[in-house]
Amino acid sequence: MAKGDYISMSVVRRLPRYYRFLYDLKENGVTRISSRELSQRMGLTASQIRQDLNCFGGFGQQGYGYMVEQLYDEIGRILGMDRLANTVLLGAGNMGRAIANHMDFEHRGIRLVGIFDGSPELIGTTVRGMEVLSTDRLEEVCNAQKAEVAILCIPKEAAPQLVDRLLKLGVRGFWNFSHYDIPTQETGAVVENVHLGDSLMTLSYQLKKDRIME
Amino acid sequence: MAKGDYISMSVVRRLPRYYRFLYDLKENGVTRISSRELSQRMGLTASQIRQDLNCFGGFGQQGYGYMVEQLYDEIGRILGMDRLANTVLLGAGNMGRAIANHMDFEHRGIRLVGIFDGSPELIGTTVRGMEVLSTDRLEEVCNAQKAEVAILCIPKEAAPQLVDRLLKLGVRGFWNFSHYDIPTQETGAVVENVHLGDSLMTLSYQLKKDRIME
DNA sequence: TAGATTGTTAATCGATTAACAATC
DNA sequence: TAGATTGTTAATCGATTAACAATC
Repeated sequence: MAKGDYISMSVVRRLPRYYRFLYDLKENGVTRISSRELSQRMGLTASQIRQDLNCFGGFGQQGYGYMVEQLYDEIGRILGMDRLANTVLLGAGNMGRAIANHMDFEHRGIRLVGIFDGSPELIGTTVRGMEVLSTDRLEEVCNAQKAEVAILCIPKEAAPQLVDRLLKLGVRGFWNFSHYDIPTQETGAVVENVHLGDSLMTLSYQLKKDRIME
Repeated sequence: MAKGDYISMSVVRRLPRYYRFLYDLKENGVTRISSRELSQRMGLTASQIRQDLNCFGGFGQQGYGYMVEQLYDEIGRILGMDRLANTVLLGAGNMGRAIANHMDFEHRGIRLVGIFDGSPELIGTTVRGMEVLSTDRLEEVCNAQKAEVAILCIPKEAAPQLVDRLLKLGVRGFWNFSHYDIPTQETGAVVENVHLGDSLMTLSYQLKKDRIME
């Protein structure tokens, strides 16, 4: 890293996308790219790319462009991909199991150390090679593994009590698929909400608008 | 609706959240709410709420506030919840099955009319009470059902060819869990991307920052 | 050197917040 | 009527785009 350290959330949310594009370029043997060419591939302005990349210390080369691999590594570091946060997954229903099986956690800075559920039918089953444990054992496992992050794939009603327990156990990051609003101000928790229903409604709005306008 | 019809995307993305809060208020028997009280519950400024709600014709009452149910209904209409878009789901792997089972489609403007997969092990299995069909039958079903929307829970590599077929079939909306960038400019398609990996990396960034700064 | 492309400053655009007159 | 709260305009803030001098 380097530079005047504050990076706005608008920029941060674009970083994973840069990271993906740079990965593909790297895979295709491209070693060097200009902001102009990247902008065309990504559908952004070259100006925005230069502005963004400059937040963490310009290491493009004037007259030349950016080194793909170097840039990829740097963005990975900025996003924290150079370490793994021990993480528990709460809820082994449809969504919890899908997330457990589907995500490439190790390349997203996450190490899964426990999967929990409250329902007797699910406890003892195996998901992604791990035994689903009773939520009764949350304290035991979080303490033993020093869990930092929790993924919440649980119903809204179950959330307040579990979040409270997790916060007491020192969990500071939440990847939240539930519709419960996790308090951040008082707790210092870092929360990333995934509201799939909201996303779908936004699509519906755009469809409707599209139908009316054109 | 009413008013000077253009609503910015920043506002639109807040509407589903208003919708959820208003639903809860309604459920709790609250009939009337002021922008100030709603702002406190939602963690926004009252000014922003008034500004947002005003985009589609002020029907609060000065000195009184907003009628919860009326506002709920209106936002629902704006989001297009008063109709259902016939929708096909492509990919019956972990994520596809979880989405099929987990989402409350009917309350998000979506009617699921077909689930497809390419792999012989999944074809013929039952998901959410529907038979998983071979993607060979995509044309047949989309035509018969006049599908408008497709949900993509497929690998990146499979996407270009399938998206192309869907566009030819008149599908205009895409809820995209794949990492394929669906072309919008040329096709007029409406796309809502869900990049779960990006979301997780953003969480990782915030955790890291949190660790450094405080 | 000449050409290309960055880093960075300035200009523009859009979104949020503040303020207050209108009015229920 | 007096008090409350909206609708709406103006002020501020932040993000994006444009421009260009620095430099590889």
